[in-house]
Amino acid sequence: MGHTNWLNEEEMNAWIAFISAATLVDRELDQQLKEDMGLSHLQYQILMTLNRAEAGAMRMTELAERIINSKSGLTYQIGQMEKAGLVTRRQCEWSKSGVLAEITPEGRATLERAAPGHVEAVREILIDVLTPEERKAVADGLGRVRDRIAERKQGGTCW
Amino acid sequence: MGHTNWLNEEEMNAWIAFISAATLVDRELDQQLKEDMGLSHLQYQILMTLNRAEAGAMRMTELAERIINSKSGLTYQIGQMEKAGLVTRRQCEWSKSGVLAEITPEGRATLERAAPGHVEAVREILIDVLTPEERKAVADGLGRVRDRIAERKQGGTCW
DNA sequence: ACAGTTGAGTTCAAATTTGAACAAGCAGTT
DNA sequence: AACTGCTTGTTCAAATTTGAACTCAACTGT
Repeated sequence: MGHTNWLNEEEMNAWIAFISAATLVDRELDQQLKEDMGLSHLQYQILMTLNRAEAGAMRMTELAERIINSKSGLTYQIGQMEKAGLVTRRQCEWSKSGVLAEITPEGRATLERAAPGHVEAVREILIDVLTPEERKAVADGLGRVRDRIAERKQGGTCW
Repeated sequence: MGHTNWLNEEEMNAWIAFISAATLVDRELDQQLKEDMGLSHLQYQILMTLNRAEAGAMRMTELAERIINSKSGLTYQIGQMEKAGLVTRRQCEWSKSGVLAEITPEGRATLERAAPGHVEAVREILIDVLTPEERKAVADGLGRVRDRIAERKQGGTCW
């Protein structure tokens, strides 16, 4: 091979729209959450994920993968949130090397207070701006994109 | 007002797919660029933007807005890239307080060397994973999302 | 039981990002 | 010219993120 298969205009539009919307949406939500509740978007996602998890607890690594953050980054954030009383660390019962992050009652309360404003912002910024068809395309297409990237990190069909 | 209009499943799918794809894609591209060329995605975008700009130069503020980065963050990055010889700083002719960032020949050369691999990655990770219809939906829908957010920072119909 | 590997979390220093405070320049008024 | 208010870009300290090195625990095969 050799010659690059450049993006045509149609593809370029999709690319540019995606990348800039991604950055802007994230930034916007981060600000909304920080102003309203003093939470970063990352922290909100952590609370959210733990809250849904069974028993409100989850292994560090699994959490890191889910939230998409490096392991050390998660260690740091959980440390911060622990100081703030939103989560606790607890040893994993069946594995002495494992650590469970668990959401505290205060964490749940904070989440409940933050959720309405957050959801409203998500609607205003993204969801309600898309038509139902676009939403479906986003869910399907970007869902596939997500899965493909997640896969390649796994079985790593590295050729 | 009062009761929160929660996301239904269809909306939630779109939201989750969007946010995780956004994070993953960005991370993936960042790594590809860093491995191949020692550039961060941000730096690539800066080079790209300057390269397209007239005379290969642009005001700091405009560049920051375009790339979506805080002003101080841009100052830092341009500093790094200046050290690396990829860009230069030059005073704006008509405004003594203005500064122009300008891409150097070496910057252009770097960009040219980086582009093929980057485009290929963008295809593999995002573009080629989407159907043409999905690409159109992404371009239109997320384009609208981007514009709305950009607008609100402007005229700020803050009610 | 014992080396050899792999996996889970943490630690640490370095790189980056953020936001507030600042120094200057520009424009409009008086 | 002096005064006021905005815009530019930088500086600085604090917060966060990253990646590599490290510590233990768990698993493998002998």
